[in-house]
Amino acid sequence: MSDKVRVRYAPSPTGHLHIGNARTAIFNYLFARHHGGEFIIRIEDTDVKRNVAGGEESQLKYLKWLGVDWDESVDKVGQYGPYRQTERLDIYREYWRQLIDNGQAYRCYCTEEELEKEREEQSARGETPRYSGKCRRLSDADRARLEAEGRVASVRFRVPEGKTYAFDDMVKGEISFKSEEFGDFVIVKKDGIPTYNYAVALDDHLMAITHVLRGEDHITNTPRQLMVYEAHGWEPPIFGHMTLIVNESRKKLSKRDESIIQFIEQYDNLGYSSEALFNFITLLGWSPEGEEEIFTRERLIEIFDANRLSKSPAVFDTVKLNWINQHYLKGLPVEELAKLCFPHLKQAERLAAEPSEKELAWATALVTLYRDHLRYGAEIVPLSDLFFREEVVLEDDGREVLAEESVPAVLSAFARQLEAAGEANFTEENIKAAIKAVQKETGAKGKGLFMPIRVALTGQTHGPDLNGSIWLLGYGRVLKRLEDAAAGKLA
RNA sequence: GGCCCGUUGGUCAAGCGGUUAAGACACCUCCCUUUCACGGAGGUAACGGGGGUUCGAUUCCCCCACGGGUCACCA
Repeated sequence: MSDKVRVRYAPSPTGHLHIGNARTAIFNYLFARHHGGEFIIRIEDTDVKRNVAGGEESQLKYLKWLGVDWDESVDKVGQYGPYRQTERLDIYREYWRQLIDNGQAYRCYCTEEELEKEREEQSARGETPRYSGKCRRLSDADRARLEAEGRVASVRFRVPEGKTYAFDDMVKGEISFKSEEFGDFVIVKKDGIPTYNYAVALDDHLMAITHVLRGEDHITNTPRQLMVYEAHGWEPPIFGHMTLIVNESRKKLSKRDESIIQFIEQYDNLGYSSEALFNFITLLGWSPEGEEEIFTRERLIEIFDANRLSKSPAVFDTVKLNWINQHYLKGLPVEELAKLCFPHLKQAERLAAEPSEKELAWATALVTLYRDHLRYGAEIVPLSDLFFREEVVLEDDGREVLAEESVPAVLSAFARQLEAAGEANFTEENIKAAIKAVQKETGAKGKGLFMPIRVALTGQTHGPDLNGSIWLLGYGRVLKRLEDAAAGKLA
């Protein structure tokens, strides 16, 4: 490839970073980095009404969170700026005026109501709704009259007749459309701002974009953009249309769909690892060559191959995401894992907002105890529930365990051992030793030894490491529960 | 409805004319473990249908079915 690869991610600042957009951004990023090219972020804010305050910042913030960086954008101005489309209106104007001057575009005075009516009539007749071309041949006099009526013009592109627009899609292969399928489309709205299809083509050319990697929902936009390139005498970039991410019903992820968590911010808030999410997103509609699935960002840059982009849509599988995330969490130093968990403990009021050293140590031990169980940070709260309940909730199989004849002896022996050691010596080491001593004293061992203790203290027959759990429960609580259980007071 | 795209186990997917049709997640079994989890070893499970082309089709072509996308002065 002689030209340097330049690709872009072009979000509209209409909301937070969505999982589908994040994937588009990530694949463009990987493609650029793999080829030693440049990655640009351009803000497509031409729909002024839909722009959301803070949308742009949020998009960039979470892209950064994911570990994506870029070479040019609103915050990193290069030689192709500005990078916000509404700041490029003067640039666009020159081009669309050219198109009007040479007859490749024309002013249209139709009102929204008129167009709506036209579309309805076409649909009623079973036709594909398409602009009729009513304003194609307006004379100067017609225009003067219409404008005198107070009508404001939009600008429409004059779609050539009898042409085929074909392109070799990077993922789908040859795709072609006949120009008859398209009505003259608006390139400049009444508010003077170009539409997406025009601005995008102009900017991709002006910013020297070599490859346009985007979602499959843009396939039918491509011929329109090809027409724009042609009208201006430009060489189009190479297009690649990635499959959509779909929900369990195999529908395109709609932003209102609540069956799946869709915004990157939410994953951050739930205590997901950004590396894990990056890794997971990468596996959505793309697959590496070997059998590995866990990759660092650097490794992905190395192995990313756009030829391996999938042709069929990918269902977003939360279960697999959780598996990957759990895998990453296991590899994290405890302090890092704690950072993902603590906010949730605090929110649940199980950890002070400004914890003391002792509280911090306790909470860290809690996180350590659940290290291998956690799929994401927020899970620490439901998982560790038993440490925050005053009363032991006895489960049915636990009841059976406590019904054993030898149980009271074991429990009271354990309590005596702990008391003999004293609260000051209440450490995991000594707890372990105490249990050993109980074994000697009562002759109970294995399940017969550990199960009664576990059930008496937690109410459950399963749970995290016992010694750690006992320590976390704390001296006082442990003794109280042992007494209650030994006395058969557990309901 | 027109146009475009797609269809390998429950899910993600490898495959690119000849394979016992990978692998991962999930599920099940066993091992490990004082329990659960982790880890380890196994197991169940797939080429939408019909025609061609070919000595031979999951793979190439056509038709059908199904699914999706798109038909805005939204991007």
